[in-house]
Amino acid sequence: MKFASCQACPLRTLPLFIEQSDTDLVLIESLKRDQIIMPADSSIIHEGHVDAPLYTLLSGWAFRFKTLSDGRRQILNFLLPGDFIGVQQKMGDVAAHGVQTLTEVVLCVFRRDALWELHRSAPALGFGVTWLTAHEESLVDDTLLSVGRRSAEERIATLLVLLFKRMAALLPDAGAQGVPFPLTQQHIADGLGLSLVHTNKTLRKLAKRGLHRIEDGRLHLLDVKALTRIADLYGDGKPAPRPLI
Amino acid sequence: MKFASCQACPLRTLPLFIEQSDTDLVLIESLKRDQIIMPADSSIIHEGHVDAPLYTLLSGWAFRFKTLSDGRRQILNFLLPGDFIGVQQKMGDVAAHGVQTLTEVVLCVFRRDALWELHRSAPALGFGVTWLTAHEESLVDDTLLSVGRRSAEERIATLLVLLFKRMAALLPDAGAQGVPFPLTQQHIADGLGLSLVHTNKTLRKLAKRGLHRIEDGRLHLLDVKALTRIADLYGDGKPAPRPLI
DNA sequence: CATCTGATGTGTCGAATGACACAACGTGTA
DNA sequence: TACACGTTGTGTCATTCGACACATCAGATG
Repeated sequence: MKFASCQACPLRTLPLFIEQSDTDLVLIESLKRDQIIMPADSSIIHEGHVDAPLYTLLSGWAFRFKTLSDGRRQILNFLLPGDFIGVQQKMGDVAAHGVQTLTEVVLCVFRRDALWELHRSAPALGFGVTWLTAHEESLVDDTLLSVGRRSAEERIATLLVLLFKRMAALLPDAGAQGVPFPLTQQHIADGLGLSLVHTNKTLRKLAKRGLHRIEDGRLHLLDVKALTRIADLYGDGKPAPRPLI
Repeated sequence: MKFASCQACPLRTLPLFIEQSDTDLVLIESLKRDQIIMPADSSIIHEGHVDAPLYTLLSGWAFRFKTLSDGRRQILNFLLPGDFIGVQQKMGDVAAHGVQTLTEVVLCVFRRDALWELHRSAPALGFGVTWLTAHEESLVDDTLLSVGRRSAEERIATLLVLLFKRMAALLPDAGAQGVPFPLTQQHIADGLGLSLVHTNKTLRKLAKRGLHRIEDGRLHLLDVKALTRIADLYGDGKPAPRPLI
């Protein structure tokens, strides 16, 4: 075997992920075609890519995006370890969006027909795929609410809180020392439908008020309560336990 | 039986929908709990609703939305006949968004656990649910691109073209006489992250240029090419054949 | 060491969009 | 009939955010 067994997957030990049966793990492993490392700022799937494979992000950050023909770019959502990549492309169809890395990443590569195979051979995993897809949609829903109806300040507060919580759920110390944060201000701008300049000014305003700090590629939330209030978020924000495929 | 058989479902005869095997149809029918009619402007699922059932929209229009606590509302996407409602809510969880009717609608009602039952008993239908979910996500992706990066004029052109094509695929004459269009300008504004006033002015500008006409609740595209160019859309826009559950 | 590039930080100005105010019209209803 | 209400239409002014210009800084590269 050219890659580590799925049973030994370091992600699976995290409490965030639901335990899978041994037979399901064996199936996943049989559909896994490769495991690859890609550098930061490289393209996993380019817009218009035909029959791209499926991936699971094992480590690192990436994002999905769409562009208009004059270059304007919208980031649709950010991908963290455990996220599944490529379900949106219908079989044999063209990718409607690109996927690009933010950091060096490790990817599990699956055959395109793994999607069908999962449903056919393991209903629980098929259900898991549906769950992950629906979950990702609800992340996009949240962003759409931000971009459509929140002010620049509210959008940024929302992004910081939500990304922080997602990332913290993947760390042993739950973000007590901040969480890794590889986004540039340009990524934040493209994720929130803002200009780079306005993003910079708004970030600085929040930082000057002592609400957050971004430093050495790490994000610290200094006043979660204030940020949560600005963002108009409710609920504990603990990400729900999720399948890992 | 208190409702018509799924085999007799009028939607299934449309070329837009993939044919299902008889055994799959029987399963769907066994999970169907009811068939109900709801009036226009009524709430199918309210934000915060716990354990809402699943629905398939048989006829009429609806939309998914989220609101902020001060009342600002963002419409996430519009629902047309054949759309599946309620996958985003995880089992036993609270609805993260509301669903409301635009017109009188007819709904198939399914038990909440139908989602799992479909995956367990009929992999093809489970796969269909994944497909529908991924497809809806890509609609939200499109809207997010619009709201984040298109001007007001471009957003409206995009919405008109995309909704027209979706609706036309459900009609025998493919929209030669226009398509039903029950949205008010307030709905358009809430779907595109614009104010009502600005929506009105932008719609009028496009109408005055002879690009479209909205009249008696029907939408006519008078210059699809111009609208498509403004929207920066590509592809034939023929909706892909899809499962119906 | 010189230079280049990408990222962040800031000021000024302009443009797109929002807010408010009000009119016109149709429809349902007291 | 009279009235209330929702929807569309339009003018004026205010605000947010975008565009442009430029500075600083760190890291890569020759």
